[in-house]
Amino acid sequence: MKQNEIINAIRCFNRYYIRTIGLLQSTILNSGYSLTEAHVLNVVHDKVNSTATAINKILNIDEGYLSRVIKKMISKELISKERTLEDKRIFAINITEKGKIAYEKLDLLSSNSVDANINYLCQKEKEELVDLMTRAMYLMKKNDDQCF
Amino acid sequence: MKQNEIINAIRCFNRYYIRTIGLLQSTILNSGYSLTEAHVLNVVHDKVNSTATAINKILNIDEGYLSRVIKKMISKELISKERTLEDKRIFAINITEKGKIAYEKLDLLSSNSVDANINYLCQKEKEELVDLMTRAMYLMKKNDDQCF
DNA sequence: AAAACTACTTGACTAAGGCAAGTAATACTG
DNA sequence: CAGTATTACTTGCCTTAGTCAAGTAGTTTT
Repeated sequence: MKQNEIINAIRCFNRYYIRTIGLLQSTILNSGYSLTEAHVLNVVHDKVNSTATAINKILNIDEGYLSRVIKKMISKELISKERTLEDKRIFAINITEKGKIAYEKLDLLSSNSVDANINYLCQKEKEELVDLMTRAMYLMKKNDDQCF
Repeated sequence: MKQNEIINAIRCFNRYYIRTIGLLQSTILNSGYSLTEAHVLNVVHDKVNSTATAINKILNIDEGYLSRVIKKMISKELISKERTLEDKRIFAINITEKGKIAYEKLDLLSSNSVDANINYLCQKEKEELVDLMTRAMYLMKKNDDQCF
């Protein structure tokens, strides 16, 4: 298989995926949260004492914008921010109780959405799809930085 | 495998993919085009005499917004629009010569980006990744509407 | 001929995102 | 240990993306 064939196949997947997963919209599942906010909430939910820099390593967005997103999410009381004692440049970011509720709500919406959209597949196909994605992700994760 | 395990695995892939592919930014590869514009250009490039409705079936965006994107792209002379004779509500949309050049430029940027980001994989792994994606896409495409 | 539907447009917004400059704390270096 | 560089985050200023609802104009349907 030639390099350009490989690249084209990957790009074909990218295009398809972006379109079907609804990434050309900026709000997610009519939840009232933007795609970016949902991802920040996810990251903060998964890790205690996260930081803006750590979040950005995962999300790869403009740091100025992230700063504002964080500020907005604090004003919505979804997350909290506290200066660390060890290094006063750094703020530890954590999810609040209200944030956890929002997370659960989004989590449910998202699960239902995926659920509805794979119900045309039989059990065996669903499991195959999961295997394909898991393996693809594994390959992509071999790279430290970004993929694609 | 339980349904919730399946859903979680798929959502895990979704999150990872969105973040690594850089979909939390709104411009694509510093090209001067938005992600949406690039997709419209792609669709129009691939099909002669497309229509706004047909484009929207593929991209799933707000139709008012699409109308404006089309208008903007016409003003940039990337595409053209002409009322059809058979049905005067419908406009046939086509790519212009200038649009083809823009397409090629984006195409190259995108290919280079993918190229750079899979170079840590060996040939065998690259081919495996392509196979995984192709098969996953096939499964997803069994659904007529959207997936996920 | 009226009602319903399809294809597309417009107005009026809100908010997303980008770029560059700026502050403050910490780490490095001669 | 003073001076410089770097890290972590913030702010200002702006452009564009994207949403929602109402509106126009053709085309079917009944």
